Parts: sequence; C-alpha cells; structure tokens
Amino acid sequence: MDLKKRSECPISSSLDVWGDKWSLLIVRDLMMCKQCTYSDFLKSDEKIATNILASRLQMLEANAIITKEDHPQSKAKVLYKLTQKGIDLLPLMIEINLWADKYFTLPTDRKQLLDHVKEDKEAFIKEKTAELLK
Amino acid sequence: MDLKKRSECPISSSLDVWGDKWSLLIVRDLMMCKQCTYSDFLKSDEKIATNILASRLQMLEANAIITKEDHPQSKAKVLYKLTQKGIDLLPLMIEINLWADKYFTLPTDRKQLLDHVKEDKEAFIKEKTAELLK
DNA sequence: CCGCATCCCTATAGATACTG
DNA sequence: CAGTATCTATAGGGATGCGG
Repeated sequence: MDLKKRSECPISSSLDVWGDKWSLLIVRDLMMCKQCTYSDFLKSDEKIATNILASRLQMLEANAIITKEDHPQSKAKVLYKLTQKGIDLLPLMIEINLWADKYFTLPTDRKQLLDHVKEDKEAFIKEKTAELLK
Repeated sequence: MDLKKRSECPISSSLDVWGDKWSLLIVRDLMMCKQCTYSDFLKSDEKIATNILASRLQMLEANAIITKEDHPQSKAKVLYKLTQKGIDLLPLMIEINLWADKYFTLPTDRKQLLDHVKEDKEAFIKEKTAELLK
C-alpha cells in the first residue's frame, strides 16, 4: 500500500490513508457490526479478495484506524474494532450516505436508517460513537 | 476506469464513482478555484500524470460531477466546473477536512479557512454553494 | 501554447489456490 | 479461520506526439 504523503493538503493526506475502493467498506462493516472477524469482512456483498483484505487491515491498523483483539471465546479468531480515530470517520460516512441518497437509489433498510439519522444528525453521532466505544 | 457497481450499498456505490486517490483532489481544486483548465489541475501539488488526469476528467464528466465549457477568451482552452452533484460533495469534503484537522497537521492557511467553517458549517455550505453556482 | 492521446514500462490491485 | 503465495490484470508515472 501507499505510504508516501503526496502533499500537505488534508484531503490528499486523508486519501493517502483510506482513499481506495475498499478501506471505507471495512470501516462501514465495523460501524454496522461494532466488531468483525476476518471472515465477516469476506462475507460482505462486495466480495473483497483475501489478500486485499489482509493488506487493508494491516494498513488500517498501521494508521490506527482499527485495532486487533483476541476473540474472548475462540483462540483461533481475531476481532477487529474501530479506534477513536476510526469512529471519528462517522460524520464523513454519514455525509457519503446523504450524498448517495440524493443521487442513487438506496436499499430500503439503509434508507430508513438514514431517515433516522436526518432527524438529528448530532444526536445520532453521539449515540453511535458511545455504542462503538463500549 | 471501474464502471461496475459492486453492491447496492451507498458507500460502495459512491466509492465506485470517486473512491480513488485522485478524483476528490480534482473536486477540491474546483471548489477552491471555481473553474479550472486542464493545466491548472496539472499544477497542483500532487502532480497528477496527464493520462490519469484525462481519464479522471472523463470519468467525472460521465458521472455528471463536472462539466466542460469553452473558455470565453481563448478558443484553445477548456474550463471545467462542478455540477450541482459535484457541489453537493462539499459537506463530505468539509468532514474530510475536519477529520484531517484532528489527526494531521494542516497548513496554516487551510487551518484558518477551516476555523471559519467551524463557526457555522451550514452557513459556509450555503455561501460556498451559491458562489460555485454563479 | 493547450488539451489531450499514445506508448512504454513499472508498481500495485486483485483473483484464485493453498497453508499453518 | 486467518491469513500467504502465486500469478495475472490494471493503474499509474513519465516521456512524447499531435491536432487545433
């Protein structure tokens, strides 16, 4: 993965970290499920390849967006979670959803969730952040 | 460039359009300058290659994020501008900046602009949108 | 000059098979 | 289950060409 910083621009620097077709989908999964195993990510609709998943998880961990933990039950499993830095991507993720809502057709369950978000964006962010931190 | 939609997820669909290392930098340039020529984009700090720039401009135009116009003075020049759909990426761009502000060191001019945005985000979006539409 | 298109070459993304 | 290894396709950098 890319490591070099292309410029001092905050947009550019951010894209250097998660500006590819997969990283934010991993973040999305972790926001939906709070914690995921490696195979949970593989099950997502977009069907990420295993090597890409491994490299993105490494990259996101190296950039302190996610952390790895041992699974409490199974020694074989690993749990991935968002860090505070990762959770702080929530407002960004919401804006992506709002933009997509305007220009694409969303699945009904997402549409409903988003309608709830729209009612009080700040409140939703607070609630969700607290839930993800627990 | 990628055209196929990987899933119905709004995040995924959005990333299919602008989820690469360059597209949002083009959008950024157009938000800063309102209109840019081909060579303006080439002058940006990140030094995009000409073939990449051409393919991204095509892609963004095909997805109705930007439009091409004849330059009023020079017949040889072309002006690129954001469409409403492109301008609607502004809240998203702001959130990227806010996230970057929390975890990176911003250049002082950007920092100042962002402090102004923070004072009243909604007002800034309205003002900027109006300016970009003019 | 300006806006690309083309070519060449390298680096990275990605699909699939496989392993501890 | 959580990743590697291997192989191929595509993205991307850099130079150059070329019509308007």
